[in-house]
Amino acid sequence: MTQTPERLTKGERTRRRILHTALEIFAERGYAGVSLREVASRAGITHAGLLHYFTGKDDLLLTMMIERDRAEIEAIRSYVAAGTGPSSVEQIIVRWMIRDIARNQSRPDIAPLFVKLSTEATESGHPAYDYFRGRYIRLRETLARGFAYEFAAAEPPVEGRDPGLCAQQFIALADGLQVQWLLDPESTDMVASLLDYLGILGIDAEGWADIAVPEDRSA
Amino acid sequence: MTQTPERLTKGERTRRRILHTALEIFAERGYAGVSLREVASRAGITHAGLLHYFTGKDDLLLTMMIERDRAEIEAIRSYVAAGTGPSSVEQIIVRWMIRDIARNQSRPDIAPLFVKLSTEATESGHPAYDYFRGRYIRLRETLARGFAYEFAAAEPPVEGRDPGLCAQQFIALADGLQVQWLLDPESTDMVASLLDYLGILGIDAEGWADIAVPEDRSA
DNA sequence: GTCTATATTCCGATAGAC
DNA sequence: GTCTATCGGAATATAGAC
Repeated sequence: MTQTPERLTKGERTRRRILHTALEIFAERGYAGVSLREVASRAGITHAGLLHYFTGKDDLLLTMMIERDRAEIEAIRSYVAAGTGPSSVEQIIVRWMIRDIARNQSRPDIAPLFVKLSTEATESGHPAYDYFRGRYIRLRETLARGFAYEFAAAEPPVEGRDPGLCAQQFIALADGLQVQWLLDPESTDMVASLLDYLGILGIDAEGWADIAVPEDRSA
Repeated sequence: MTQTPERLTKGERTRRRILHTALEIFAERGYAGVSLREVASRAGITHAGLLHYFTGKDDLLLTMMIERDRAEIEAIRSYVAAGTGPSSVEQIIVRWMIRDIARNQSRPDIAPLFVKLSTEATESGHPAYDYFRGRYIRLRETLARGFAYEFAAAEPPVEGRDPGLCAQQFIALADGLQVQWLLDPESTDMVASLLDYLGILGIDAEGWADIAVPEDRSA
């Protein structure tokens, strides 16, 4: 399904280059503050050329978000399907998120993007409002199943905690820590803070930031 | 020091009306996506009229943030100074924040403002970057002292927890919950989630959302 | 598939009348 | 203190050449 870059048409390569550039710039400066001209310029074409591939700024944003999500989901599924250990998504999702944040803390990439765009998109009527709403709901559900698994797997098992509430708190913590980290990286160790939270819950998450998962090939 | 509205000059009233309007609009749509013309229009003047009071868009943003902060700080100080109970800021700051979020959850007002602008301001070079950086540092310090107090006052006292780390987590949680709440209010009870977090730490925060504090008169 | 050229709208900011 | 008028620039988007 996923072709190697060498086999792609010139148009498809340009399209991917635009998406990659858009991701970088939106991550740096949000959505409203960025112009198509700037994205096009950094991608090596004019803004009119860019509009050959996307109908407008909104389309570029949503396409980028959706493709990014799909790549991430496929990476998780293929890791699980590889069968080297865990055999379902809920057995790995909490660890995956920890590792994801650890990787982003050492090499900032797309994490700022989601925080900036999600807050910007909270205005109803924003082009990505529905997308983010659905994304948070899905993530919360997946993570809730992950917490239910971790609670049962913990030694001793954790009882009396609501997995859904913990999922909500975990996501909120990850988002909020991102803001503090971007403003003041030296004072904020996101991974340590998240592991500490899991520790409070009764989950021993030692070493979860280092679990080996395949690098995903970004768009 | 603070005059009643009736005694203000016409210019001062206009100035405050502009600040109030700016707060509303920035809270709705962030900074980059808002024009001075729109703020001015909703305040009942032209954008040229607005620029009689502020040197530019950046000035409007920073003045608004700083005055908002000052009003909040003064409200806390005057409550403490009233001497009806707690005699220092650290004895009330955690409860104050809970009540503040409870009030904002029932009557959304300025809470979205800080989440949206702070993420937008994480780009270095943003006009409010330094402001937010300093704000988070100060808030974290104040809240850390608050947690140290609450840990000592808890029954039984909480031991072995780092107040600074808890302050960081509490702020992150509040910010992150705000995003989920704005996207999906029905699924997110911010106050319940924060009280649950305090409960995990060993702090019984029952009823903290209902503590009586004087309404602050907003700008 | 990408360009130039352009239409249209809106931006922040200034000058100066009243 | 607030206005009209306007500047210079940049935005999204379209039309059509190559």
